[in-house]
Amino acid sequence: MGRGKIEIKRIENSTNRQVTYSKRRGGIMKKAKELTVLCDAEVSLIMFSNTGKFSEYCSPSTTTKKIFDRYQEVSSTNLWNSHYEKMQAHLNKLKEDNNNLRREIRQRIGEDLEDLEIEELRGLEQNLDDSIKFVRERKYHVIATQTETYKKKLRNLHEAHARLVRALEGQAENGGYGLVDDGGPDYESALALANGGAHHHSLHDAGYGIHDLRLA
Amino acid sequence: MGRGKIEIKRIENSTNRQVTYSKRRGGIMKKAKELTVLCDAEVSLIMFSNTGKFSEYCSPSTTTKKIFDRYQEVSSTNLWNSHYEKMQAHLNKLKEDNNNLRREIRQRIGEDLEDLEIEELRGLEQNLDDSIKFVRERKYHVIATQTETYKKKLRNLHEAHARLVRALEGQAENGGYGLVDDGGPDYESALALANGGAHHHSLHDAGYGIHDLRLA
DNA sequence: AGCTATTGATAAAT
DNA sequence: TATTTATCAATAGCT
Repeated sequence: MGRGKIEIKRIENSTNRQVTYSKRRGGIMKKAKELTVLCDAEVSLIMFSNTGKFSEYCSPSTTTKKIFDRYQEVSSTNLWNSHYEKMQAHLNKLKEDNNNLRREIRQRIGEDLEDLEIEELRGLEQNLDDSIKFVRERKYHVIATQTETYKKKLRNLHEAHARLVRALEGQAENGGYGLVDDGGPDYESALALANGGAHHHSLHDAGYGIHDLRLA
Repeated sequence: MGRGKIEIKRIENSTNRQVTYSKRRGGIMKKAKELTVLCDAEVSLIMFSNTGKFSEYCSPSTTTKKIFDRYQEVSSTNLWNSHYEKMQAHLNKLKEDNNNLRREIRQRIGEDLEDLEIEELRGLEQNLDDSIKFVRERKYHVIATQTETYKKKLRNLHEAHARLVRALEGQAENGGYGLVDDGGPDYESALALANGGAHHHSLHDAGYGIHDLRLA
């Protein structure tokens, strides 16, 4: 069916192969549609070209998934099992990871230490010691930064205040009502912060209470 | 393509429909085979006649199952999901838990502190401080226990030694070769242990190097 | 299930 | 890539 008969064997010329694929893909799809309509059949047609291009046809009365379900009923090959197993394996791996992570946290919290050898205990102690140094360092850094910010704010406030006072003194018309400098709220909170206040925050509030460590 | 043109619509005559189905089924299968061979494609063709008769073609280079797998990869409609939505949800929850746990560990190690507020940092520091106390307590307990054990062993050894000496003195036949008490290896190791030796054990050796904290 | 007139599909050329 | 056209292939109606 063409300008010449062709042998049914792989078309070596890649361009030609692509062209033929396109044309015949259209043809077979048309055939599938016709079969569906003429004979009231259900058809699923899935094609991948050798370049990986994907096309499908599925009878409008159904879905590819339904066809798959019906397929496995008929062919008695269970298509889902391998997926199920993969998922199971993945699930189990995650669970194990999870348990290990929880155990590590529990040990870092000082629980579940019974099984540790003396060397492991020393390692853990040393590690916690190192960790706390990092946390302190960070804490001091944050405090220093925030303190700087508050200092700047304070300075600005004082300047604004001074300017205001000078302006009022310059006018001095309305009999001079006194402006009392009570330090301002910013000043107080800056001091509290720098002095390490807010120690009343519980671990739980701060998000470092022990997490729910029940096994998943 | 026949003795007369036909409209593409359901063939009402049941016999005729069956016959046409048979003929066209053969035709479309042939087309599928040819497409496979000519264009080096992968094709899956599944058909159910309106009487429920099942037929399939699948390129010999693959299997229907593989085509299904590829199909869902490409079409991004995960067909298995409907079967395993619960499992998927569980999986995702585990993944999230996992990430949270890893993050908590990283923070307990002193990493990933950038997002923490000052209160959280204080909480973490306090928590680490408490934890390290538990670990130290446990360490001292283990050391104490082991030291006790070694002491007992030593005592037993000394007694055995003394008995042996007395027995030898009692015999005193072979001119008396001296038994030198060098303290014994047990004694030395017990001392080392109680003094907190083995500080050369790296964290990694003790299993408290950071775990693989990449996201699962 | 075969046959064959006819329509349909498509290989090669554009 | 789309169209054209000469040819081959599929098949509708019949037996």
